[in-house]
Amino acid sequence: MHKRRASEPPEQPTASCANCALPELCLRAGLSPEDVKHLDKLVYARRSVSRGKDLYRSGDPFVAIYAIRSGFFKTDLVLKDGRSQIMGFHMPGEVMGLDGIGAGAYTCNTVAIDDAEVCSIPLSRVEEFAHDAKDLAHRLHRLMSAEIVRDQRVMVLLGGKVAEARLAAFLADLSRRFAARGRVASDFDLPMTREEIGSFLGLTLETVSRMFSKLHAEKLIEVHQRHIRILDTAALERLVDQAL
Amino acid sequence: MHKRRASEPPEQPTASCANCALPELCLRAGLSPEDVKHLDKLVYARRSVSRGKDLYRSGDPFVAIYAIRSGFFKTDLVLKDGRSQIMGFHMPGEVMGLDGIGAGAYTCNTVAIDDAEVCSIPLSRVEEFAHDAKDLAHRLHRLMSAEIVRDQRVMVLLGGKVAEARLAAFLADLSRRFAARGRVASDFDLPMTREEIGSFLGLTLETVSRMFSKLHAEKLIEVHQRHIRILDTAALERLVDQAL
DNA sequence: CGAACACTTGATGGTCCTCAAGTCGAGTGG
DNA sequence: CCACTCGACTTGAGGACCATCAAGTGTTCG
Repeated sequence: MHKRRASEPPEQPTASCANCALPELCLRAGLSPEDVKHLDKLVYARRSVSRGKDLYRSGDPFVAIYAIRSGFFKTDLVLKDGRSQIMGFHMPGEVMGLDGIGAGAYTCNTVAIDDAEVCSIPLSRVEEFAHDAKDLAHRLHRLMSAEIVRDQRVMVLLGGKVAEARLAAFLADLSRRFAARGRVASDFDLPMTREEIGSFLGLTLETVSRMFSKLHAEKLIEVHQRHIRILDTAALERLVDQAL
Repeated sequence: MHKRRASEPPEQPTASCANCALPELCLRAGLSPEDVKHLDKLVYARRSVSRGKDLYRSGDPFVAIYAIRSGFFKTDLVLKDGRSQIMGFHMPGEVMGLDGIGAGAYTCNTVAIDDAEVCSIPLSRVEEFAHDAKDLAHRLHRLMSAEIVRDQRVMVLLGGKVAEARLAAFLADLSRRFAARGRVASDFDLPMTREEIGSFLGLTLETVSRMFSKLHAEKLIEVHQRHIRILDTAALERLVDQAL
C-alpha cells in the first residue's frame, strides 16, 4: 500500500466551530457569531478515521451528518456482482451523509482514503435548533441543494463521450475544489488510485493511465505518479467543454 | 410531432392538498391532516404547462419548488457546444426545483414532454411554516435527501458498462416509479423519444433502438414504438445487476 | 396524399476494454 | 545498504462494442 506522506501532525483540534479552519464551508457558512455558538453545541464528537477504515457503511442506521476536517473520503456502492462503483470523492469542508436522511439509513459506504478527521453532527439536534436559528435551517437547505447540484455535475461528467474529456473534467473539478479551500489549484497530489478514478469515471484503470499520458504528451499537465501539475488550465477547460 | 393520446380531460383540480390524488408522494406524505391544511395555504398556484413548454430555465431566479400533478417533464442542461444533456425524467408526484435553493437560481431547464400540471410551492413560505409544523420541515429534508439518492442511482446507471444493461436499468427504474404511483408496472407508454433516452443514458438514439430490439429478441420485453410491455421482470433485473 | 418526424436496420470504423508484460517506488528483512 | 516484495502504475496488441453515416419503414397531421 502506498503510504502517503503523513499530513502535518494532527493539530489539536480547536473543538469549536467558532475557530474552525474551514470558515466558509460546512454548516457554519453565513451564520451569525451567535448562531455559530449554537452550532458548537450540536457538534457532538470529532472522530478520527484512519486510511482504509470506513466512517459508515451502506445500510447503517442514519445517526448524523459528517463534516470533513481533514483527509479525503470516497463513497462507494457494492454492486451485486461484487464490484464496487465509486460515487464520489470528498475533501475537507464537505459534508457527507445527507443521503441517509430520506430512508433513515445510509445508502453508500464511506471510506477514508487518507487519514482523516470528521465532525459528527446529529441531524435531529440540527432540526431542533433550526427552530430557533432560522439561518441554520436555511443553510442546511442550501447544503442539501448544493449536494444535488454536485451530483448533477457528476452525471454530466459521466455522460461525457470520450475518456480524455472525462479525465480532464475530473481534474478540473478537483482543481476547483482545492482552490475553493485555499489550496493551490494547479499542483497537488491525488489522494486516490487510478483504479478508483476509473471506477468513478466509468473507465478502466488502464484507460485512465493512458489518458494521463495523453494529457501529458499534449503538455496540458505534468504527471509523476500521483503528483499532478496543471500546465494549461485554459486548454483543459476547453477540452472539458468541447468533448463533454 | 407525436401527439400522445390526450390524457383524460384535465379533471377539475381539487385545488387542495387534502384531497390530492397523489397522497403518499409530494410534500404531503406523512403529515397530519392538521398540517396538510397548513400545506394548502402554501400552494400558491397550480400551473398548466403544455407539451414542449418549459416550466423554468437554467439561470432563472429560484422562486419555488414544483410538485407534478400530471404529465411528464425532462430536465436538461445545454452544453457549451449546443448539445443538450438530459439529467432526468420526472413524473406525477415528484418534486422538481430543489437544485435551485443553493445558488438561488435553477440549474437545469425543465420542459414538459407531455401536457402537464404542477403545484407551485414557494420555498420561503415552506420554511416559514416549517417553523410551526415540525413534520413539514422533516418531510422537506427527506424529500431533498431522496433526490440525492435518486441522483446517485442515476450515476450508477450511467457508470454501467454495456448499453443493454443501461437500457434495462432505465426500464426497470421507470417501471418501479410507475408502480409506486399505482399504475401498472409492466405495460406503459414511454413519454420520451429514443433520442431523449439516449441523451440521458449517454448513448445514441440508434443504439437505444437496437437495444430495444435486442431486449425484444430475447423476449424480455415487447416494443411497439413507444408502447412497452415487460415480459420477464426477473430477467430484466438480472441483466441490470449483472452487467451494471 | 405528402411532409415531417420518430423509429429501425445495416455497414464501417474508432474508442475503449481485455489480456499481458513490463517499470517504478516504498517498505521490509537480511 | 541492498535485494526483495508488493502494490501502483505504464505500455502494448487484439478485439468487442458502440458511434457514425446512410437508407428505409411507420405514423401522424396538415
